[in-house]
Amino acid sequence: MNALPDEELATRVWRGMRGLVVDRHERRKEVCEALGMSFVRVKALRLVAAGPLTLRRLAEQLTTDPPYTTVVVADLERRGLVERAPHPGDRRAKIVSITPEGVRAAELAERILGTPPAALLALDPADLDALDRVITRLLAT
Amino acid sequence: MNALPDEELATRVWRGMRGLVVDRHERRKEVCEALGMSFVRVKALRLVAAGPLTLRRLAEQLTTDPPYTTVVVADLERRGLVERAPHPGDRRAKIVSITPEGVRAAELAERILGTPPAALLALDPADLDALDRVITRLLAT
DNA sequence: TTCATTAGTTGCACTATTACAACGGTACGC
DNA sequence: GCGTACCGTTGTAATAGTGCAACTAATGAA
Repeated sequence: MNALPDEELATRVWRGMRGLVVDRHERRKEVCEALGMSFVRVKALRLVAAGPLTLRRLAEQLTTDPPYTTVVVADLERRGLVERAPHPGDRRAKIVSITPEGVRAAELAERILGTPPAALLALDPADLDALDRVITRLLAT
Repeated sequence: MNALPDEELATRVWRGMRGLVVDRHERRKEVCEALGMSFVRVKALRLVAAGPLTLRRLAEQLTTDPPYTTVVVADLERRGLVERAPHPGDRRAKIVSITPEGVRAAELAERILGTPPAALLALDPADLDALDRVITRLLAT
């Protein structure tokens, strides 16, 4: 309950990061337009691109239910970006994996989403380095 | 075209920040559930809470078209969270402003969205300080 | 005044999202 | 083998988001 200075500072930092990423440099629409699909599909595509996974696991990562995940995957499959294969060890399950064309689409998405804003590029090298060090540490958690 | 080390570093930092904010600690669902409304409405509410603005301007900030903005504002008004008043200088325009109840709802949203993740709270004070310094600089741009 | 422009609104159409029920096929403990 | 639990799918339905056309009211320039 006691708002220690550190907690306040962390809050300020968090809101700042959120402001930069979400409020100022949201690229959802851009990437959706570029790939010609809704954002859930982009998200699913990127998850599959990161490595094959079962449909249920994909549903969890998308925080949607299995039925809708089926719809999304079916759509991506129709586009030739992913494919479904039976799970070797469990014939109930299916493995969703990326196709070569899917890799290209996912790379495009990454390129759009991953391009740093001008302010970051213009940052003092020392600051950028400090940022990199701390962010890396945070991600390691 | 030439990928300077700094540009690569900026890209890595940006992707890291995005990963933290968007991929790991997305709070959209949480805040939508808490306020009982869709995310566009939350976004609109927060924008109005930041200061009264014309409906057109709100539409721009939401990156939606005026018709849908009307729908969203009408819904927020029905909930008693915002109100529409004629623009003093331009009788075509309307000013959307927050109500006391809207302020409370917006504060709840801010509290949910603005709560830093555990990893950030657990960060070394020196790192947190460095982060704060650079983020602040970035936001000043 | 006239006319093009702008702000907001209403209505319509279409797609996307989300949840829920139910089903067939499979796995696994008993 | 049996029953239970699980995986993916289909179907249904409700809500949300998006774009477009058309309309009213008001502005402002020629």
